[in-house]
Amino acid sequence: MSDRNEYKSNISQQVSKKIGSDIVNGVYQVGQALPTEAEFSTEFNASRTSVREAIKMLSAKGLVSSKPRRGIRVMPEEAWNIFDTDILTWALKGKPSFRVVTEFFQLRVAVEPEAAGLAAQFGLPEQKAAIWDALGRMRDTEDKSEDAMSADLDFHIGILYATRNRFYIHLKDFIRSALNVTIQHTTPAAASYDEVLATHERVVRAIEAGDTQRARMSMRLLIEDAYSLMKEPDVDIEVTAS
Amino acid sequence: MSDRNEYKSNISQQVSKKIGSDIVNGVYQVGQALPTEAEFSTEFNASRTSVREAIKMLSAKGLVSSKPRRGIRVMPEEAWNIFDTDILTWALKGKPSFRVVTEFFQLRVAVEPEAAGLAAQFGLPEQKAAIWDALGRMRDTEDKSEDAMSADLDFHIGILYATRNRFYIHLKDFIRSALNVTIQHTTPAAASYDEVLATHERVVRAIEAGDTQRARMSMRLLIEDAYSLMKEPDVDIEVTAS
DNA sequence: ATATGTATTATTATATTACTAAATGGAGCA
DNA sequence: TGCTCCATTTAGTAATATAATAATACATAT
Repeated sequence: MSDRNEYKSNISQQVSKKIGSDIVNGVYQVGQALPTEAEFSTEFNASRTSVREAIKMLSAKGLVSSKPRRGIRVMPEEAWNIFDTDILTWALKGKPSFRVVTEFFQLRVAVEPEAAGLAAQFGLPEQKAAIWDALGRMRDTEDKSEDAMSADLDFHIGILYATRNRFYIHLKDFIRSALNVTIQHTTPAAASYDEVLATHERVVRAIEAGDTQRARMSMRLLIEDAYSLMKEPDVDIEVTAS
Repeated sequence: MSDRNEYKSNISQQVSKKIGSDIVNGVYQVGQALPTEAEFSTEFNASRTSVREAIKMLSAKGLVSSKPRRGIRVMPEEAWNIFDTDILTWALKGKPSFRVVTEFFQLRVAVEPEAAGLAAQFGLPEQKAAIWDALGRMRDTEDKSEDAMSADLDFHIGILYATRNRFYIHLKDFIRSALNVTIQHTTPAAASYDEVLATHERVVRAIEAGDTQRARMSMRLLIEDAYSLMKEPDVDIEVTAS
């Protein structure tokens, strides 16, 4: 402490982010007592108050609980607010297991087809246009490029917005993480990009036409296709965090 | 301050809960500047530090952001971590609009049928038994009673657990809120309870049999039935919070 | 004159320190 | 076994200093 030459803004957020990602990425075991407030304080050379604020933020996300004499403990995973924007982001730092990828797909296959159906029913013209636009940008970019990835994301998120249902819209962070995770597990050039584009186009066409049923079906196919391209868990070495 | 005769544990959590529910229930408008730290401090007669911790918790949930000179502001709804356990609970205090009820159903109809399908595929015997048990308790209770409600909830949550997918499991808070909200909008005795029980039984049977397809279908019917019993938005007076 | 850029200032959150109180787990003892 | 006491660690308060920001006033240039 007392190294006050430069101002570091939002110390509590920085600390929260650091500890939070460590927890999410398994650096600390569930149930384990973390370092005490005082220890964190010296580790990050921040005041204890800042550390406390950081811990409060993590407890608001269900990651930790703290009690006198018991210390700060990692909560069981079930208590984590797993759809929290930050938690989903932090989780991207680690390499996901095949199990996690499967879990993502299992939820996507529930949510996204229905989202496409709702988009077909309730989507506003400009929202549908945004989906078309994203598809256009997918066409204009190289497969597996940064831009293609971003356009793909916009495509899926655009559909969520077109549902005009706030729960679906909020799942955009989930979808973002799902796509990121997927990328890391797809064998390069597993499918022809043209095929992928065609599949996506079928979805937009159905939405455009207001055909709920077809929108659902084509989206379901899209996702099942993507899942089938996943790397099998060849060995899938579970990198256990030391 | 200085009223230290009795100890109130977890002040920051209490304050956070109070301000949080006010925000969620529309007492403070989005974008509006809340009272300052100092003002909250006197309002709740807590120290400014405690208030700060409370605010940090709310900002961790995406409800507020705070900056020097700008004060504490309510974030746009889109930023709220709407699947957060606390936010969902706090939201139950207010009377939901028909729109919200619809939004709940639109997501339920995506998630729960797929969940039933996964439960049929992957559910462990004891997990399936728990679902049966919940159904049994539904049978033993009066329609619309407290216990029936609780058994119904256990039924749906039991299915989530049987998916053995952590994302689905975490949606239990969402489902809990959805069911609560639904109750408030169903006309009493709209359908025969026997019919409801039969619909539920069809779902468990399919899960028990490991019949993915039938599990999905029967759950979809269950939810669509429930939705059809909703009160039409007769007038649906939007009670604007004063 | 109007627009644009630059200080000044007041306000409000941010951060630190030091101290007190309460809760808890465990050790020691009857 | 159950009770008491103790040490530890979080919970809470208070006082103070610092940094970020919005608004205002002022100056400059076009």
